[in-house]
Amino acid sequence: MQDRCYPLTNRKKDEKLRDVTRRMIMDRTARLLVKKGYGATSLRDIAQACDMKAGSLYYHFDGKDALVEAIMAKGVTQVETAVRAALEDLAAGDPLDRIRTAMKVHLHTLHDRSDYGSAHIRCFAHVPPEIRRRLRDMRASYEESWTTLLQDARTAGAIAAEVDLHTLKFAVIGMMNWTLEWRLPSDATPDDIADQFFRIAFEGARHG
Amino acid sequence: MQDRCYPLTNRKKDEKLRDVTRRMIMDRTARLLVKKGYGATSLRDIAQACDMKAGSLYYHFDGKDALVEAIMAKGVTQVETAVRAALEDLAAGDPLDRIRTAMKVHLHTLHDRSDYGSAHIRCFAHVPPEIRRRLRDMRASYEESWTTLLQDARTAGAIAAEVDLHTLKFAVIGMMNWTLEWRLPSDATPDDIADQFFRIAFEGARHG
DNA sequence: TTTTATATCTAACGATCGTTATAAAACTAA
DNA sequence: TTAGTTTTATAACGATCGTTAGATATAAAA
Repeated sequence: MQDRCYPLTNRKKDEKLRDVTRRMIMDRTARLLVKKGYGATSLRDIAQACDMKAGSLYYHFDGKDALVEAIMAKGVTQVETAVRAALEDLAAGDPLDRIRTAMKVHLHTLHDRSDYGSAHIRCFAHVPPEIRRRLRDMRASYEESWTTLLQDARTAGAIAAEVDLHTLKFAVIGMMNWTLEWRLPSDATPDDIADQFFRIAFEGARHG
Repeated sequence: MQDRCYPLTNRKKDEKLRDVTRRMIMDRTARLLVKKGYGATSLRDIAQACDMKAGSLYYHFDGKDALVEAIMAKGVTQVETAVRAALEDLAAGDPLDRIRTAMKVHLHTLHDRSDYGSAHIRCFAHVPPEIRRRLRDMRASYEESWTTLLQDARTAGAIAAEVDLHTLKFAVIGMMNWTLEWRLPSDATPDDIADQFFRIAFEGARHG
């Protein structure tokens, strides 16, 4: 048997060894997906990164597509869960504060939590159609949180009438997700970037 | 010999038949790259879309990577050329007007001109490293146009002091490029979206 | 028409792909 | 230890990949 230091070190209590290995495979596959993309990431690449052989992966997953879908689905739920949890703590807060918080959590989860979110964004367009369809539904569910956020802000009179909420939603999500294409300045935290993005999108780059 | 209606219909004067075929191959390959990604687009897929056989493509291109790089490079130059040309016509104009125009041209070229820009954006992260490095240099050259645009606006006092220009640049480019992930509402033109994006990023969603 | 240049096809090469059936190893519990 | 369960390795399958060399067909020039 091979190296098992990974499963044993960061193991949560009551977590079966089987699940730990599953997560290890997903972690390392996600990194490969971010780096090389869906089509160019082979099961043999994945197996090597996991100190295993390709055939052994089938004990944990039904195949490449099932593995990839599990990772990409987790990418959405991670972000969605984190954002919803943060918003519950601000249930009665100022609508714009809630938006700023959501931006911080979204960016933080994307950059510092794992590679699942990045893998999702990077590979979404090129994954098999059936998988893409299911993932699209998950995305839509998450984006509804943003629709609600922005509608609340409008109701509170915090968003100008001429601004289309649908466009604003995609602008905000777009600028955040595009940060994956950056070489992030080493001194800039996701929090700093979120503050700047909020400043730009809601106060406007123009006003002093 | 197969169908030649494509080359003969939209043929520019003084353009060699050889170049017309090259462009036809690039056009159809770009569409495949957008749809399936770099790794999953095979030379046999490409050949079929061109009514050819895979081996025949080597008469026009040195191989898959050379073909893909030509397409992705053209994706940058198309946008860069269009934006620079539009800005020359506004050489002495208001800095914010110049920015709004650049946004319109960028979005229009991306959505209505061809699939080259989309192919670039979709495949950039997953293309072989040497190609990616060269493309990154071309990107950097184009992004300098935006740095200049924003600096001019700041010099004119049109951008608040607390807004970091580097972050603003990526926010604007990010929200524009992310529109490729949209299902564009059939009634919204790139011009409309650019106006909304400008409104959001520079006036702020908040102000009436 | 004959000759030359241009463009495509054919057929195969070795490599690698996702996947599978089966054997072997490692762990657990008695 | 032994017996049973869980996990991984082995080795191969057919399919497809990018690529190449050489034959074939089309177009242009003589």
